[in-house]
Amino acid sequence: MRVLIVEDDPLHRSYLNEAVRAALPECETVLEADNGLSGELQARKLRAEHVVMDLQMSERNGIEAARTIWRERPDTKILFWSNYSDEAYVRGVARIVPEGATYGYVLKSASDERLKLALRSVFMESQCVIDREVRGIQQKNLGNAHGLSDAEYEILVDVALGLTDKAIAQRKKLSLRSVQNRLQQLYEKLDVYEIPGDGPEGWYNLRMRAVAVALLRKVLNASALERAERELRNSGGH
Amino acid sequence: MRVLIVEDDPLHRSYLNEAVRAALPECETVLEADNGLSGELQARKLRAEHVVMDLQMSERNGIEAARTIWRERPDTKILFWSNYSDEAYVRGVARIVPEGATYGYVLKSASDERLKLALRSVFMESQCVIDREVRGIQQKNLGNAHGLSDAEYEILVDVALGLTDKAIAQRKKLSLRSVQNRLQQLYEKLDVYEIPGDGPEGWYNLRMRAVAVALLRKVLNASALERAERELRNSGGH
DNA sequence: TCTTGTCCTGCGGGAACCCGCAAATTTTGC
DNA sequence: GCAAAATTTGCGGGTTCCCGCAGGACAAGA
Repeated sequence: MRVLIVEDDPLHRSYLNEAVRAALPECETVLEADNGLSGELQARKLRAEHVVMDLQMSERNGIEAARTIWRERPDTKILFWSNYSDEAYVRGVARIVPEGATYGYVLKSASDERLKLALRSVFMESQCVIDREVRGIQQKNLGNAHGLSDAEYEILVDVALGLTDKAIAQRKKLSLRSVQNRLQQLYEKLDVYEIPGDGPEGWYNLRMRAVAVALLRKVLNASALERAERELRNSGGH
Repeated sequence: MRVLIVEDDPLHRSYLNEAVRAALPECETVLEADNGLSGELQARKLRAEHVVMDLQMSERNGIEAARTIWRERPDTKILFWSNYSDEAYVRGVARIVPEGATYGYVLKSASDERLKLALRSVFMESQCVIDREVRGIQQKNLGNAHGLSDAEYEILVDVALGLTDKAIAQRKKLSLRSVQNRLQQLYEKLDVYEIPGDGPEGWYNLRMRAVAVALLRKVLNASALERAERELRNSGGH
């Protein structure tokens, strides 16, 4: 059994290394990569079936690396180990998990015990282990009281990239008006109309405000934007 | 001599602790705080004159903590120790450094040697030590080829918060047209007109696109937005 | 003093945005 | 198969944004 660790922070990497050795005595080799890109390459070259992956790395972030790894070997077991439980990350991971794949998501703030337990559960028992906090965020979005639907989230991303309504309509193959409808739903769900402080109604540019609120609530974050921007450029702009 | 470490990651905190003890044998006590708020409190209570400060912490980030510490004791020596050299951070730090204060800015990716050297230089020699990479970003903004002026940056932040042109005009005590002028400068400097891919001119909502580009280039980041949002709410919205 | 440069300001218009209303269409549940 | 519910689409208008043009205010320099 071999485990690949993908993590850019040296301290965290060596901590992980130790944790893996302690939790999985049956593990022969522990490999390391210090960014997403080299993580992909190593996983491919060494046929690693067990990966511990940090999110947010330079070069290529954990979500993208995981996606290509899973594309090549959907049965790879991946344990995500992240500082934050931003909705954007949670959503990003959920989007790329293949049918029936086993994975885990634990926060760096978790205790040693939790980490080791997760390592054993995911790698040995093929059991998914999602941190309680992360799980909470997942739930909130399905029980769509305030959470955004996928459709709404996609529109949000397009808006955040700076596309016009017309451009979005074309990308999404919708009429102009439909895009605007979805935008209005978005505005409601993000409480864009709630005005901090006083002043007349017209203090906010709604489309911009929606994105600001999404960023403040971590529904969106920089790495989600980067991903979307890259996709946009690849798809040639239309 | 006492040193206060403000850092939320336990691994990094203990690493720092060791580094401080190694670099500064004359140091009697090393204190620790695990978020910005308790950092402020400890600094006040213990009259720490030497602080190592992480940026981006929950509760209160390093820049805000440093500001209140410096407000109370402008001669405090602060060494910022950060993962990133986002322009937003660099600018945020520069904005709060008091006249003649001594501080440092080193990246977490720096070697042990660099860190220890910086510790000695800042705390013992009262000499400012700014990481080469960070310095580069500072320069770029003064030699205003592409860098944003402070005026432009402020407008950018207001736009990113979602304020309308009119609201910004009122906040900044300018005419509507002046705000729009500044916006146009912003659009130029951020290359908002450069279109990835093909398509007619009108693919982008310029105001939104400008913010997107700023985020992608790290001219803005989430914590800068949070700060601005808090200021906005405190100032009652006008 | 007279340029020259930079910044602020007002005017005007074309484009984009925001959204109420109502009809057409698709999806859902039974 | 049908009715209810949700989604999509078009129309029309009020508002905001984007920006070219041009006239003023103020400072620096010949």
